Amino acid sequence: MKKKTTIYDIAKELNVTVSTVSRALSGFPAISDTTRKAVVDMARKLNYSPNKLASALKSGKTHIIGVIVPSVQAHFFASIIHCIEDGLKDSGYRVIIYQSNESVENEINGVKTLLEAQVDGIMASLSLETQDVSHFAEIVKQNKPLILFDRVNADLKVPTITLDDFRAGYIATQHLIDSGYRKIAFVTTVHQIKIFNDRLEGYKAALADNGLPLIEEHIIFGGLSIKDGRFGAGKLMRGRNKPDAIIAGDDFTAVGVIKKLKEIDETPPEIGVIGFANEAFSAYITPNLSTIDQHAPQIGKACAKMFLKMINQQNPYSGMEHIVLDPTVVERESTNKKAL
Amino acid sequence: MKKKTTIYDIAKELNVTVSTVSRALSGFPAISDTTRKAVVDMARKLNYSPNKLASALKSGKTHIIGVIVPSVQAHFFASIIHCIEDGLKDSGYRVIIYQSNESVENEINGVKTLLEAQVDGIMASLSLETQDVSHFAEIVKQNKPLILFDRVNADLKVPTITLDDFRAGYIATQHLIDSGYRKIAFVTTVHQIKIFNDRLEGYKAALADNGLPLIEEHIIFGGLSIKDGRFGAGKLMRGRNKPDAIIAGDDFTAVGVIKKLKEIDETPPEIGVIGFANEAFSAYITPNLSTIDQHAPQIGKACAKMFLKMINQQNPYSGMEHIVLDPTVVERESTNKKAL
DNA sequence: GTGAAAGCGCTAACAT
DNA sequence: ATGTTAGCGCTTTCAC
Repeated sequence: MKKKTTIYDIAKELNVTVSTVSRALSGFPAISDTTRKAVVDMARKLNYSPNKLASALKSGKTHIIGVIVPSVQAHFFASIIHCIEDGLKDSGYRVIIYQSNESVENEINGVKTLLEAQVDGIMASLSLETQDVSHFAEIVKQNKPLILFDRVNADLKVPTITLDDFRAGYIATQHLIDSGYRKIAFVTTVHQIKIFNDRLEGYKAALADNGLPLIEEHIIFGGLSIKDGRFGAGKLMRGRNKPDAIIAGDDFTAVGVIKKLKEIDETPPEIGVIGFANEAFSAYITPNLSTIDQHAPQIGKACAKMFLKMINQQNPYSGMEHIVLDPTVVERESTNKKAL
Repeated sequence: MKKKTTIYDIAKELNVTVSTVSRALSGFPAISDTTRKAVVDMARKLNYSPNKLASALKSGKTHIIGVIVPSVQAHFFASIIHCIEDGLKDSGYRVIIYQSNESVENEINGVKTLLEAQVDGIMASLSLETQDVSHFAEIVKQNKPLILFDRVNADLKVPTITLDDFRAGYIATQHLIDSGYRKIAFVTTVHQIKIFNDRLEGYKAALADNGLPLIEEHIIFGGLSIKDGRFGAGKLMRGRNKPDAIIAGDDFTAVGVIKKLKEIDETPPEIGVIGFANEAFSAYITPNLSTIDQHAPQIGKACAKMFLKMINQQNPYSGMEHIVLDPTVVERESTNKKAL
C-alpha cells in the first residue's frame, strides 16, 4: 500500500510550510499567485487528493447531508432525492442515502450512523412503523438542521415540507364523484401516519360535502402493496355493500386492486380506481391508472432550499417554516366511467 | 452549539485515561469488567456518540463503501444496492450511493468524491457514456477494492460480476423464434458498452443457428428510453422490411415499442416484444411484457461477498475472479403468439 | 489492567 | 505573504 500524498509532501518539495499549501489549495486570498501556481502544479504532479476526513475533523463540517427514506425503489422518493442532490450540488453539499425499509429500528440506526458520520444535517421521511420520534431529537440537540418531508410528525419541532394530504384525499374523492361514482371505498394502511389519516379525513369531508353517506365497511385498514390491494379489493367486492369505486393508498396498492377487479370481471373504469404517487408505471398499466401527483420534484427542491437557509443561520431553527404543496389529480382510464 | 461528549469527558469523569476508555468501548480484551461497565455506563449517561471521522482518520478505515450506479430509479440497480447493503451490514460496512446519471463527468466526480471521503472500496456500474475508464485507476492504485458489475470494462483489471449478456441476447432471440416469430428486429443503444454489444452478438448467433438471415435494417442504434422505443419501432414498421418481433434494449424501451405498436394497431403479441431487466412495472403493463431477468439480487450478493473477500486479503487483487451469472427468460403475453 | 504519548492530515489563530 | 503551532477525537504502541 503506497502511502498517499499529503500537504506535507507538497510543502517539502516546495520548501514552504503546510499552512501555505493549505491556503493555496483552499483559495485563501493572501497568497501570491506564483506560490499558488507552484502549489497547485506540485499537487497535480504528486497526484494529491485531499483527505476530507482530516479536514472535516478539524473544521467540524463534512459538507455531507444524510437523507433517510423508507425506500429508494419508490419513484416518489427516488425523485425527491434526485432533486435534493440537484439543488445542493452547487453549494458543495453531497447527499448520502439511508433506507429505513419501513422499519423504526433501521431508522434509529440510520440517525445514529449518519450522526456518527458527522453529517452536517439530515432530511427524513418517516417509516410506516414510526410512532415515537425521539431518536431524531439528538439531531436537533446538536443544533444540526433536520428537515422532515412527506411523512412527518408534529412532535418534532422542525421545518417540514409536505403535501396537503387532506386535500389529496379530498380531490381524489371529488374526482371520482365528478366522474359519476357514488359508492366510494378507501383501502389504506393501519399505521398511524399523519398523511394517511389526513387523506382519509379529506375523503370523509368530500363525501359529506357531496351529501354521500360514509360507510364504515368501505374503509379497509391493511398494508400498502400489490398484495394488500388485491386483498382489500376482494374484501370490498365480497361485502354486502359493494362500492363502485376504490381509492387505493398508493399506486402499488392500486395495481393490486385492479388485478383483483379484472379477475372478477369488473375491470376499471367499471369500478373506478385511483391511487396516490403517480409512479412511473402508472401510465403504462392497463387500464392506465388515475392517480394523485405529489410533486416530488418540488418537495426535493424545497428541501434543498430550506437546508441551505438553515445551515446559513446562527440558529437553524429560527424562523422555522412549514411548507405545504398542493396535490394534483392525474386523470387516466381507470376512473373514466364516461368512456363506458 | 453545545459541544459533544468525547472520550476525554468520559475519562475525566471516571479518573481514567482516554486509552482505557477507547479500549473499553472497542471491546479490547485486557480490560477489567468493572472498568468496562463503568465506561459504558458513563458513555450512556453522557450521551456519548463516537466521532467516526476521528476514528477513521486514525485507523485509515471508514467502513464505508461507495457504490456508483447510473441511476437508482431503475429497479435493477435499486435492487442490486439493496442486496449489497444486506450482504454487508453484518460486517459493519455501510454503503453510500452515488448516481452518475449516465454521464462520465458525474462518474469521474463520483470516484473523486468517494475517494476523498476515504471510502474503503468502490463498486461501480459504468455510465452509458463511459469509454475511457482511467478515472477508476486511482482506486486500484490506492490498493482499495474496486468491483465492477453489470456494465463493466475489460481495460480495468479488477473483479467483475456480470450477466452472460451474449446468452441474454441469444435466449431472447431463441425465445421469439420458439414462439413462432421469424423476422426479429433489435432496438439498442449506440453506446459502445460491452453488455449491449454482447447481447447483439447473442442475437446474431441465435439467428444464424436457426438459419435466419441477419437483416441490417433490423438493428436500430439509438438510445434507451420510452421515447427511443417509440422512435425505433416507428422506424422499423415504416421500413420496407417489417419485422414480426422486436427485441428492446431494456424494459423502458420496450414500453415505448409497445406504445407505438398499439398506435398502429399491431398490438403485441401480434408483433412480439421482449425487453431486458424485468422492471417492476413489466408485469403490469398491457400486454404484460416478456423480458430477460438479470438476477439483480444475485449480482448484489456476489458483489458483497467479493468485497469482503478482497478487503480481507493482503492484496485485494490477488486471486481475482470474474463471476458470470445466467439470465432467464420471463415469458409473458407480449411474446405469446400462440394465444392469437 | 491501565497510563502516557505520539500521531492520522488538515485548519486556523497567532506570529513575523 | 508566509511560518509556527496547537489542536480536532480517536487509536495504538510502548511502558509500567
